[in-house]
Amino acid sequence: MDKAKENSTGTLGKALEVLNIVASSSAPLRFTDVLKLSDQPRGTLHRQISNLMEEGLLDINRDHSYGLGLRLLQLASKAWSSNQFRSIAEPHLQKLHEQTGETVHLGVLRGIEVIYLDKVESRQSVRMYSQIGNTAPVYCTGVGKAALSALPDDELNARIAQIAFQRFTSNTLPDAKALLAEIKQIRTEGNAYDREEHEADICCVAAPIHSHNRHFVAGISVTGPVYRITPEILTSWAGITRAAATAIMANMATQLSPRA
Amino acid sequence: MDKAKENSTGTLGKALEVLNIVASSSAPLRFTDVLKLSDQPRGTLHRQISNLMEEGLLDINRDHSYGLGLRLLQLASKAWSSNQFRSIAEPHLQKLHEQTGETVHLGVLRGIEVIYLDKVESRQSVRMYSQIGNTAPVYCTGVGKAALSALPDDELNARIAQIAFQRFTSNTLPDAKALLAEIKQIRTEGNAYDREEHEADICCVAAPIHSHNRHFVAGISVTGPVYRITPEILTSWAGITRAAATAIMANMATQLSPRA
DNA sequence: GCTGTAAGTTCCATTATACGGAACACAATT
DNA sequence: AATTGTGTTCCGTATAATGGAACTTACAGC
Repeated sequence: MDKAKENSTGTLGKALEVLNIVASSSAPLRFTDVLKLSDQPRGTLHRQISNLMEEGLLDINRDHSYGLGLRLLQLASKAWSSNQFRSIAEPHLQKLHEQTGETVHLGVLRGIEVIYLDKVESRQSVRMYSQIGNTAPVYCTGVGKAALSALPDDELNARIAQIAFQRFTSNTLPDAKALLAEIKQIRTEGNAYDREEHEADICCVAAPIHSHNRHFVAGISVTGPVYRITPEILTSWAGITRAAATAIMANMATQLSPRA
Repeated sequence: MDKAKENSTGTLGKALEVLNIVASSSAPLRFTDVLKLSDQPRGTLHRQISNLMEEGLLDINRDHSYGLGLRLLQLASKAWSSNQFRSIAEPHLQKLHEQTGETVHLGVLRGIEVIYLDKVESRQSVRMYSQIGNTAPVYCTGVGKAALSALPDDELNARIAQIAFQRFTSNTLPDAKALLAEIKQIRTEGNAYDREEHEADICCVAAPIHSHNRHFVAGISVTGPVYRITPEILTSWAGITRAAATAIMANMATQLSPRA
């Protein structure tokens, strides 16, 4: 009764399942590889893949391995540029970056993952696609923990129950108990921290953002390398990070509420 | 018999149709707006939208308008970073940028549109998502015309027949005849140009890229403002742009051909 | 070369799934 | 309170997805 939840939205869900299989794999997959990873009969899978290719969501390489299609880029480009929340937050990210000189991230919570929606950094030498659209586990990122802290308790517990904790560094929170304790602290302090919990040498301060009813939760963070950002500096940014988050929420209220 | 082509891949196609409607519209659409734009009954559309939302491909805003979902960013992020062609081309784009000091674009042809896959520019102040994943008409961009020129004649004619020519500037090619004439020239010269045909004050040199069998065609371009790039400078870059394209094709042959 | 095995593709009767009309809620507007 | 417009649910029907099996390639070993 626990794991019987077949969360596939009919045909569409099946199709996305295939996309996910291709997306998740690091090594290129050929037809039979996908077949083994999916639990579908050959004929069925073949048709699904055909459809996905015809729609441009999947591409086939010369070596018969599959890759995600360019149509996704096209759609994502529009998804990003027309995203209301992102455009509201943008100037505040910019300001926060000017105040700190470090990289600023905007991420939203989806399930038990954080999707990075935007990023501002001084030297934009790193490719943006390598960050924007990227996902990271909730429990070991500042943005993730900040977002979690804004959830109502029942939602919070439901989400945490789904997490499979995994150690990335020696500082990674090991289990639900540790995470819950930290959430509690975040709620009283107003800020979340990531102290080398996901990547070594990287730390950040974050603050939660949420909609009226808390169905939508997100977070904003200032990130940098530990050699440059001492714990004191990090905590000194707590206030302005919270302020930025608050400002964003204020703008959301005025710009989204009554009508378009 | 011409327009009777129902190009909807079953259920998936219908779902993407809805996504497209939302993506194409500049103004936010509410349920009824989408209903009017699609030719589906209310109940059906409602279920489709529900499914799309459940899968994270569509989001609903507070004002009941729809927007593309964040799941698309997640998928596109992976599509981009794992794209073989892009990663092969990347160092060559970089080099071409260093040689010219101007913005370098990589775009692939999909149908009668160009999808921009990558971009290198000195000051990356402009947001990358605003370009990467963006689409532009084939007939008024350097990359587009270059890519077209690499197609076999029958394919070329088929594609051109689908184009609805539209004037963006006074230099925009007005019709198929003008386009075909220029394709001919591109084939002999080896380079395509965009001389303020899409946007005023913007010009570029481009060169075609294609796979062995020309099923896959793309283009590379160097772009800049006319006040800085004189026609002489532009033509002086023709050679190195072609060279970059050639180098990319050579790498494709060695890195993609025999096996993974 | 030929044979055998695996990979990839097509076909078609069955059945599950998407369809869509109509009835039902819920706002706003008068 | 009545009315119009907008969004949601239901359920018998018809369509479209299913998946087993047969059919091609491609590629190995002999």
